Amino acid sequence: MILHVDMDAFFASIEQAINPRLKGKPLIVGSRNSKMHTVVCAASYEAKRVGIGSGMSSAEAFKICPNLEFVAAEQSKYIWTSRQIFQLLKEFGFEVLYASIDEFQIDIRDTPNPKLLAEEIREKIFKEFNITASVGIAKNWLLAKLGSKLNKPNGVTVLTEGNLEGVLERFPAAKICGVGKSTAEFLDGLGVNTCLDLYQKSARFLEQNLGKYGINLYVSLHSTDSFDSPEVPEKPKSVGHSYTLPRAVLNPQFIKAWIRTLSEMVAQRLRQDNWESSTVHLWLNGPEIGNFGAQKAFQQPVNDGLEIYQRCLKIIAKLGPKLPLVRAIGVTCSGLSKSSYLQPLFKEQIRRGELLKAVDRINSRFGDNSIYPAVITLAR
DNA sequence: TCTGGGGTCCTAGGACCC
DNA sequence: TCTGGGGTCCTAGGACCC
Repeated sequence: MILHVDMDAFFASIEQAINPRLKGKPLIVGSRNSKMHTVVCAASYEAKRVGIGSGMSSAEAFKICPNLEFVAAEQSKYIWTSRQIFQLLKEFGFEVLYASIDEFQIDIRDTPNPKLLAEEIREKIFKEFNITASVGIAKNWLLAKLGSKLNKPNGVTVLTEGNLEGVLERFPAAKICGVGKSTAEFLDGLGVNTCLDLYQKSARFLEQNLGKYGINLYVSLHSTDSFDSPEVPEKPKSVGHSYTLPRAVLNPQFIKAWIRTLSEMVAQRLRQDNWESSTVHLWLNGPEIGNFGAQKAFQQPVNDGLEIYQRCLKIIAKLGPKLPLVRAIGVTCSGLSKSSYLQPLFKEQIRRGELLKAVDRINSRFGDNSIYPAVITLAR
């Protein structure tokens, strides 16, 4: 059996636990600090009750509920809490998997009373952090995760051989993790509407209609292996940052300054964990070009913001000599490897490496952006 | 005033090598 | 002169998740 823990309105609940004034009030956590120009990252249950949900634009949320409380997301708080919860769960003595910032999976074997265990876990989390969690229990991680969503907030769902089909029948297939909008529409056309319909389809049917994804889906739905779950990635595949401007902009100096800024942010994170990257992806969005994304692989892996920026400029050259109107910009690095400890050959490279180390030290001691390349001040 | 930002996995076509 | 087949890497883009 797998026990899946899913925190209720995680970010919003943490903010309410920290600040009692926010308790019992409709609250949204925005992904950035401009009340009207962001989207809902998390909504408290008081806000959810009036129809506000994650992904909604904050402007829309305020239209529904003008006296909404607003807090800008502060990732470090949530990461810290998440780690504490992970430690707490390990104390129960089972193998625990970190599934995402607000989800955990526990291999509870053949624990005689899983429901009781679920209550103990929820109680302990509440006692320690003053926030609630919902739990799903089933024979595999996908069904357990589904279960955790069926009785939210602050609930437990146990899916057994006895009640499984009866429960699956009551929910649309899109409830299942991995079945998004387009897959759900496609399945609808095949007469597969409920979770039960999907559950009862053969591996062959799913493969024929959904390809490789169909096989994975079948295996995940029916498996009884302990953790047949997405393995915890031991290393990231990519590191990126993006930024949406308040409005579309034509000024090339400004756009380039933002590309440089994002390149520096990515590079700093790469250096922090000793990665370097061989492939740079640049993404631009604008009214004329829609989404333009291009990537390029290079021989030499790097983690210097200036170098990443210069590689971005090579990619941008594909768009011709003039830059288009730009609304959003993204820089992502992939093809990650541990940076080598070989001493560079040229004096210039050694000096550059020393410079970056010094910059990183200053920023970690005095705070991010204590020191940065002057050119990025043009991005304002 | 009007939709963020961080990711993963998969597919399919082209280039290139043996 | 015409023709197979296997494999890898790169690139663009779609779908999905939190």
